[in-house]
Amino acid sequence: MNIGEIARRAGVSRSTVSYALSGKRPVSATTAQRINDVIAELGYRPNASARALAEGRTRTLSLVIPPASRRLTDVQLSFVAGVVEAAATHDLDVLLSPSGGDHDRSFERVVTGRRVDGVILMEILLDDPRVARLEQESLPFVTIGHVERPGTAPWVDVDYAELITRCVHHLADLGHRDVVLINRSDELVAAGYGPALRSSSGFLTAAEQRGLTAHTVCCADEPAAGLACFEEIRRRWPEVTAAVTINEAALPGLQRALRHAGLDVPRDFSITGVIASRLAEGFHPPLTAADVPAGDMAQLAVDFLVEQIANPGAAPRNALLQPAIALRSSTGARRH
Amino acid sequence: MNIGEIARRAGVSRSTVSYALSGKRPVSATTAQRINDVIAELGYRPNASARALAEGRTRTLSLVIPPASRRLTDVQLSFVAGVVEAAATHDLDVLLSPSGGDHDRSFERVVTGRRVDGVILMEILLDDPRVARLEQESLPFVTIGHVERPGTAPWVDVDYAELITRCVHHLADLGHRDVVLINRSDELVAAGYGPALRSSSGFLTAAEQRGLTAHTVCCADEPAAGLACFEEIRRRWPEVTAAVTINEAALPGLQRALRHAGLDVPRDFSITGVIASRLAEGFHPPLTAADVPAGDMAQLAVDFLVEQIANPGAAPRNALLQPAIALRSSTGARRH
DNA sequence: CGCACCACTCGAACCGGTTCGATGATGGTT
DNA sequence: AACCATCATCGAACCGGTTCGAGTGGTGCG
Repeated sequence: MNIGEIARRAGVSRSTVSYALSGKRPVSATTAQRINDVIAELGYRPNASARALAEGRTRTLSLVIPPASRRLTDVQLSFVAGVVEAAATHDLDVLLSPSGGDHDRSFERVVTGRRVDGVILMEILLDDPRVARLEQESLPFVTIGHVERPGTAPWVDVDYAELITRCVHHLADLGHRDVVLINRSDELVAAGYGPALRSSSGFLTAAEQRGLTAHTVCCADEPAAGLACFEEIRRRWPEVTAAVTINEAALPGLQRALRHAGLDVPRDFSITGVIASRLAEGFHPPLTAADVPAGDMAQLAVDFLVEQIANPGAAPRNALLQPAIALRSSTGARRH
Repeated sequence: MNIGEIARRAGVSRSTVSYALSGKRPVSATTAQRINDVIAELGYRPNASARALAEGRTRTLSLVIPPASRRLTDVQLSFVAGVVEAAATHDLDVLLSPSGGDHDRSFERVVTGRRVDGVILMEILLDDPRVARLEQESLPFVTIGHVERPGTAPWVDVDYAELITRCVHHLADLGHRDVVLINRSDELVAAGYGPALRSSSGFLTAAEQRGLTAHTVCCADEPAAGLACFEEIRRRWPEVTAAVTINEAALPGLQRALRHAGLDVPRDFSITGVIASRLAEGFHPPLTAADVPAGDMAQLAVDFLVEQIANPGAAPRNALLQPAIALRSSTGARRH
């Protein structure tokens, strides 16, 4: 069922059908009625490829995700869900493209074949090669997370440095003197993953400012690593009474390690950090933590991108979110 | 950079460039070289929409997921990841389309606009309206899960009835006499969600066969519900000594409830079921369970679909997987 | 009555590829 | 030298939409 067939049956030209559907030029009420009848009868819907070719836009966004093999964290998942949802409000479809590892074929295909109108990058590195690639291709894009020197593209991020700083002050206020940061994995830090680096520097700066003794450890994104990591902390720095973390995947292991060590939270040990609210509430006891507002961020990212696509000349917008720390039950005064 | 520009600079016709790229007709070595040079210099890649229009296929699959608002379970996520991965091996892109609730605009857009070559449906109901819709549109599709009366489409599924039956036998062999099935949510059962219904009937049949007293409960897909659900079980049927479950999302709550009740697994209580291996291993102690081989299923689903697209006349293939129960440490003999 | 204007419709060109039939050059046979 | 097969290439048509400029007929107004 193509537009020519509709036109023939309605006894009009193809262009008239097109105008009747788009409303870009007036069409008499009677012909419009006739066309609509035929369309309703035959169940016509314009061919997306043909329309994309003619209009020069695909009404599709690409969401670039980390390679599927590495399991996505809770926050990442919320981004994906949020982006799909937000795109739907603009009547846009979402193409899922893994990147990194040997999956860059998908990324290249999407970028270079004009397959999408814009790209959403997540898991951004401080100096990310994909950003350069997209700029070179002059394809609109937005990043969730921001590069070291943001340039032409809009971005949305959580202010990790600030939030971690607040966590440290919170712990200092409760009397803690020896604290540790449980960061994301070694590899991510080495690769220049922004949140990990910004958290680390924010943590150390704030601790120094409050005169605390501070340690940082990297921890792979899985429960087993969280367990091992906490045992190492107990061994190396037994005086530590509170931890700050941005590593969601390690939480179950951390919880097991605490129980194993016979430590009660928050009586014997305090925990806080930046964590998806879903996980923070699932912890036992519920975590006092800054929730990453993934849904809001996704919506903002899509909005910024749509804006940039509509008006490529405009100055790129950005947002650095500072969600409040939700006081739950995982932090308490240091015991003497 | 379009094919005409390449042709002009290489001093050949557009068709020659096309043949040089596709290899569908011979091109002399010298002109091929010239064309390749020009392409390398200008970085040309064919426009995906134009190609799709001309070829009549989009090299894209649609993956229909439950509405993004409902959080995806671990198994569902593994499907998504697996499908993306499997599609990449065929050089296909994946369009993510939420369906259900008020998100059916996306589904309709994709189905009816010839936006994709095929569709992968997950979270299939026993009598699913989307299946009828796709059959009517004669768009190739595959289902993960199978409808009551599979017809024209290939499918892949786990044999829930059989696996649950094996779980019951396993528990009966260990001496348990009173068992309970912790199913998925009320709503899913009411909607006619296959795995929930097949698990339930398999469970009851097997229990009767072995002379066990069997109860079943529905439980929403979240930790809090798991906790409440287990407390209800203890209250209503304190004699129950073992549970079978297919509800992954409830596991953390279940675990908390067990600890809260002072029950040791497997000494005081046994747990088994059908669970993603990732979660089964993350449980404490690791769960004896049938792992849903989500990656394999996704790969099979994509392969079947690709086959069906290439050869629409062929009989649809299908696979009913029966992964072995992995013996871990969550089941033990009933104590007297 | 004639003219300008408006509302509506049509045909043709275009988007950027693929594919088919035709054509010209080349070389080998008889 | 005439002929035919083969190979490489070209031009044109097509996929199914959108968009632009150019009619066409009817109306209001001077």
